[in-house]
Amino acid sequence: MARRNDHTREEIQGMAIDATRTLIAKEGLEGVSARKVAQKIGYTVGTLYQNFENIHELILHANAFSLTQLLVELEKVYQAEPRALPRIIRIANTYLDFGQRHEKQWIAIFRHTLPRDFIMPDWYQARIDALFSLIERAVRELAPGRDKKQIQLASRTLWSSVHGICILNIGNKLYSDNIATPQTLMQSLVTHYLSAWIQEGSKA
Amino acid sequence: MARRNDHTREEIQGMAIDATRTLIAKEGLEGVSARKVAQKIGYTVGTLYQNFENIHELILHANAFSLTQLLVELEKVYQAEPRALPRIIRIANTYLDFGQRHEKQWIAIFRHTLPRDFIMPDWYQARIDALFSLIERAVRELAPGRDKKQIQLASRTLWSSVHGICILNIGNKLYSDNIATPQTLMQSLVTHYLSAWIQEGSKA
DNA sequence: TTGAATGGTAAACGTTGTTCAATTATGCTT
DNA sequence: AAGCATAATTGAACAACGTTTACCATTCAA
Repeated sequence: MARRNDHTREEIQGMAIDATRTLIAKEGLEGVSARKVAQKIGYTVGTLYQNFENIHELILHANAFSLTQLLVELEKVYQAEPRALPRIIRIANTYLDFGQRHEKQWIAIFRHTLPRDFIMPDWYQARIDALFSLIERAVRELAPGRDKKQIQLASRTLWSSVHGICILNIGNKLYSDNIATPQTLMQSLVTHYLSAWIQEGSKA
Repeated sequence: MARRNDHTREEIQGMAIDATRTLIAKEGLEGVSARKVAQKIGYTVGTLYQNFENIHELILHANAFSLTQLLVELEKVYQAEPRALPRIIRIANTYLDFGQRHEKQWIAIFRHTLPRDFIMPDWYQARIDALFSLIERAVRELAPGRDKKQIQLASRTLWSSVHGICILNIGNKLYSDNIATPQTLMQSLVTHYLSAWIQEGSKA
């Protein structure tokens, strides 16, 4: 079944995703183009388009890789810290830190917009869900008494906020007057929000 | 000085910005192109490029318009509500609501990325600053005793978080299981964060 | 009524995503 | 071994993009 360079369909796809990843890491999302990827793996655009529906699917695969990396890091932190509150704080900081360490990849994940008719693949949505469910787990063990709805509300609120800090941190250095580092903001957010949320729960 | 259609330089610029705004409102940021804008105002691309450095400057002007609209709304809410805490809550909700009512424009503001060498114009940065300073004002009057650094930290933390909820609200309907509406998240964030923050201040 | 300056155009360049007819290489069958 | 069917691969083409520039035309100053 193999041809020319003895590359399986799967191998070509893997090579293309790798090439896309390095392109993103070096030049950012804007640096990715079908022709560049094709040239990097020693094929032409035509071949690329027999292995991927379009350029968005390719980028989505590269982004899914980054998301998996992030998930692995967060899961590790989760395992390493048994105490519920420090755990969430560390997870939030790791999230922020990941965005800083892999800035280009991070931006690629959240700035990449797919066309209106593009249906997000299951395997991609699964990563997003895994992320949110990790947070939900962490929040649940922080306040085991709360019912599912409350846990969901708190974890989504918290994580949207954490995400907001990460977003505004990147690119725009809104915090250029050095005192208010993103880490400080993160600390302020998580401790204040959660302390009030826990306190509210102990009243009931 | 006027030519062909008796349009001043300023008039052409205004027309182009208007055309860009309606394009964004109708088709989103991706629907904007130099040729489309030019055609809409009855000129050619060449003329457009004599009035704007590049397409980014044009989009920036359109986005600045939206930002001003937003600012006006927020300022109105600020004036209408004298009580410090309800004021912040209403401002946050208005922020969220604006994003929902003008989704395309909102996305255009925050998804538009300018090239690496592009220096953000002062008149644009001024809008961003005005936004943050409005929040800072509101937070300051919530806790007049705090020093400037603490106010800055809290207002930036709060607003990054508010922004995060708005961001995750748009496009991706992460909250499709209806119970956790963005309004609920917003309420949860602002009340919990601020109550803990105020409490912390009253201790000192 | 000239000459200079400016407004405006149209065509061109290089890039993008995407498609597709033509070609080439392979595996299977005879 | 020869030929055929099938699949992989190519390269050219298309439309649209941002941007530049040589050129034309209109106006103002002299």
